[in-house]
Amino acid sequence: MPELPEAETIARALDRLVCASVISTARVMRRDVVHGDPRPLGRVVSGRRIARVYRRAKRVIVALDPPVEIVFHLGMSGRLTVEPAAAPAAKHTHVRLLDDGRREIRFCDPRRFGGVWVHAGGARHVGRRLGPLGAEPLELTKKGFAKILNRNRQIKALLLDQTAIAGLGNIYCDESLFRARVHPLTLAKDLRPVQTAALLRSIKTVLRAAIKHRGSTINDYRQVHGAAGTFQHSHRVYGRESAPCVRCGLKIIKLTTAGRSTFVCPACQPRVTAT
DNA sequence: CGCATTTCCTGGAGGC
DNA sequence: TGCCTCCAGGAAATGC
Repeated sequence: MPELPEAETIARALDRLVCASVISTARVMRRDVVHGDPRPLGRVVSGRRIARVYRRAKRVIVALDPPVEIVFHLGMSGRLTVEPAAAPAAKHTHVRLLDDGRREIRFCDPRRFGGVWVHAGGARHVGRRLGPLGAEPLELTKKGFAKILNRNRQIKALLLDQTAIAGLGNIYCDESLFRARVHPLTLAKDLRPVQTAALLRSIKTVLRAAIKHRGSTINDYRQVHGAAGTFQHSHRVYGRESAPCVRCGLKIIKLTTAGRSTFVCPACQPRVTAT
């Protein structure tokens, strides 16, 4: 379940590892995970230098020079790793980019909720055919956040909506809502200004802490060298059904909203209704 | 249109 | 051990 912190961790590590190397060939083992430019991937990327690797929302973007962008969406089980080209590839490895150092950037995604989008022509095309993306949560202002929240929709569903705010997934929504003491089913427009401010602060605090811990590993997520993240040890509500709330000791409950498991402390996160 | 719900996919867990 | 069902979730598709 790579969300913003996991994508950021991978992008930073990839940038350090492969920046300035030149892609010699690409191999696509499953064609249906590659989208965008219809030409064979090898033909599009061969001979181009990796200019930088960065993140937008939950996506990891490899920018080449001359300009081509390879956008990786990790979905839920996607991994991006750097391995010696001679090392055996894991099952479900769909795309392999060989560089001039005989290393491979490998995209592996058993559940195939992720994918690769190839855009010749550079950054201005990123996002096209990927759907419109909302604001980066770490760059949001209080005012901008309040504007996004002025809707008649459950706050958690809104936070998960990538066209509203781009980068939060199930884990960091629950963690942020808990820290801000906001019930996930509260209608966004019913949040009081102090709650809106607290929620934005919580979102930023949680995301920054998770990046510092190299992401949360529940099942599939791994860093580029294969190691797990460590932020899962700092989760306060996510995955803690029936365990005592770290703040009040009452049992954490699990409910379902927006088709997602949602963990909440019924005492610390009271529901708010319009006055 | 806006919002809620279903669907896609595989591996791991748990029941028996 | 083996077979079955269920569950995880990002985001597109579908329903209302």
